[in-house]
Amino acid sequence: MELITIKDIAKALNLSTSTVSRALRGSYEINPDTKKLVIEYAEKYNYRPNPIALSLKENKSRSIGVIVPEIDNPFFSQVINGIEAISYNRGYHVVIFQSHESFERESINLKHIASRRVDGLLISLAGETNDISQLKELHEKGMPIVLFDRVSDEINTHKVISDNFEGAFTATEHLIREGRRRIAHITASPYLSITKERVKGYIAALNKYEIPVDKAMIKYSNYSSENMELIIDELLSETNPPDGILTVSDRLALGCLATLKTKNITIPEQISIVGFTNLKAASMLEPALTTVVQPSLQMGQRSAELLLDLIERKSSSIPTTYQTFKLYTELIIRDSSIVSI
Amino acid sequence: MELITIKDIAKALNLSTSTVSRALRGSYEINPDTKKLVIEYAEKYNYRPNPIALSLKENKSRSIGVIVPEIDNPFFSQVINGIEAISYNRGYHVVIFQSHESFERESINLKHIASRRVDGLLISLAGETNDISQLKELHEKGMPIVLFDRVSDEINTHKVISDNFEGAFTATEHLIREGRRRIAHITASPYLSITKERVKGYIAALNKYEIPVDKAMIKYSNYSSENMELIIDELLSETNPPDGILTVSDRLALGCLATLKTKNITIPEQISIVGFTNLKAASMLEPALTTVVQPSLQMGQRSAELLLDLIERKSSSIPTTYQTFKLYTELIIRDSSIVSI
DNA sequence: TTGTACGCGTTATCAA
DNA sequence: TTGATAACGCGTACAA
Repeated sequence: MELITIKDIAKALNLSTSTVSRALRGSYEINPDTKKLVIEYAEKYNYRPNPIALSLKENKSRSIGVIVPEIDNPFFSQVINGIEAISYNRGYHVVIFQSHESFERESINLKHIASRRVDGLLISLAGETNDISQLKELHEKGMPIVLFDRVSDEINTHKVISDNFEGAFTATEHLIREGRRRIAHITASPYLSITKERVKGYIAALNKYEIPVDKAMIKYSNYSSENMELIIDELLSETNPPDGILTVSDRLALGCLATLKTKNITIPEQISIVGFTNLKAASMLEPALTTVVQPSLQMGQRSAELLLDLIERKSSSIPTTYQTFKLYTELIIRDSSIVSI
Repeated sequence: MELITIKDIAKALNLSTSTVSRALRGSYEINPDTKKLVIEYAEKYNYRPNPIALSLKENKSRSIGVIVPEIDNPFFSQVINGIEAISYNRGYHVVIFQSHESFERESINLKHIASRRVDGLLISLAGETNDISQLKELHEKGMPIVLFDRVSDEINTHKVISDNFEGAFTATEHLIREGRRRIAHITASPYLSITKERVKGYIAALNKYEIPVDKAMIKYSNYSSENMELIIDELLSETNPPDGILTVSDRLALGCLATLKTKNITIPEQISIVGFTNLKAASMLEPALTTVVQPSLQMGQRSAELLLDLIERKSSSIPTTYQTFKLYTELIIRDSSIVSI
């Protein structure tokens, strides 16, 4: 990559580097002829300013870091899609990090990011993460941060989430209106904000219809099929087994469906399922899977916009009031033969 | 992000920046006491070397660029997962770009990358791309490049692909052994290497069983459902409609299944389908979908390893022989009640 | 209108 | 053992 520098141009044209710089930068005080000369030479030899030199000079990289639990997860890859779209339009690069749901790995990623190189950070917390002091510290040191989806009350910055309470409430209510009375809830790590909100929504719906809440019906699962099998076995061996299940995330919903199929449980006759998911294709294939679709693309777009605003506002030091933006989920009922709300 | 610099340490400790640098870097000629002093101060104030300054100095960024058609595509997000895993372990950052299957967008991304800031490039070509002169130019200027999945004969560098010929051959053969004789092939952009190889494999399988090849049975599709509907209509309105379909990619396979369902075509009774896919969860749900699973994670890992080797070898200027690495696909037959091979 | 000098943070070279 | 200086590429304040 032997690229030409401003110095090369200056030497070739017998000018000073500053004159070349001015000519390229379109500054005012410059002889039109000189300017033309420089620009033509630059074009001819395909001059590109070295972004790293600029970064060093301006102390900003025009790139943002994104930490997600897993890239290879339809929800997050859609979010990243949205982030990339906005960032691209505003001239920023996107640097990807994965926490793999691990607190330690997230912590290492934060350390990398702390040594700057990115102008801001978008993060969705790992399932293991129970302590966000490192993130707070980074924020207090001045790093613009926006949290999305899996957020924390303990940090005061912009947050973009979907309405998990409402989503879980509506989904549970849908099951109840279908006639289900014994509804299980299989969800993710109990540390996560999304989990807490969804459990609240689930319980609120049960309360509304005066259905007793049974803790044994609430299961926290990781994404392994062994764990799902264990959970399903536990649920089915209850004296009073469930007739409906509310799952969250593509993996849990699909894993649950697949496990039930291997056990020859018919859906929705024996058990009805609602899942939070973004795998529209998959839900097309499985008519029994009513889904709560999350606004993943918008979440990425909104988060990126907010972060870039923060980054660019920072220089003009306008004080910012942090807000939490809640995006709406959408309940899509696949099997209209059963019920509709 | 007011981080401490080497200069700050020097000032605070009444030393020169070079001494501090040496102490931190663990160089030899240094007084143990001074060294200890510096290191302790650095730790206390959480000193981190500025990676951008290092990049400028060493003229390398320790980051690699990745251009994919769409992040939000299970195949590519899995590839990126593999890339990220390897890069992380070897101390490189991953910067993501999307071409959205557009030649123009790919071209703009290449321009960004050409102005260095990344030490190497991993790319899977856009569906529209028919001219890779820009990529070749970049490569000739010294940028280490590895192509994966959607490659081109016109450029001489490492390539990592899956065995698309074999995959399509085996899949087609599977349909033939199931008793299908009129097999359609719905595939992606005709420009793509993967498309060409798959069509070859499909034709080779038909030839082996002396089944005539009918061009009307080969359809090039984009990912829109309108286009899929059109194609299915065309196929079904043939005097001799297909009794089997070979699709490629998750979207085409799922789109095809969904469209057939809306037309009340039963699967596999009326039409049997084989799809290249990575949506294992989705294929779990649809027993009729026999799939050719592509080694996406390995593809990402292998590509990243090769690229990083190229980057690090470059400095020692060992001549490199470029190779094409072919990874094996795996045929997974979901509906064992029909046939097995 | 153009050139000189400096600084961004770091390391390597050379002198002390 | 340590310090001063140059260099990476760029932009800009200041001098000419």
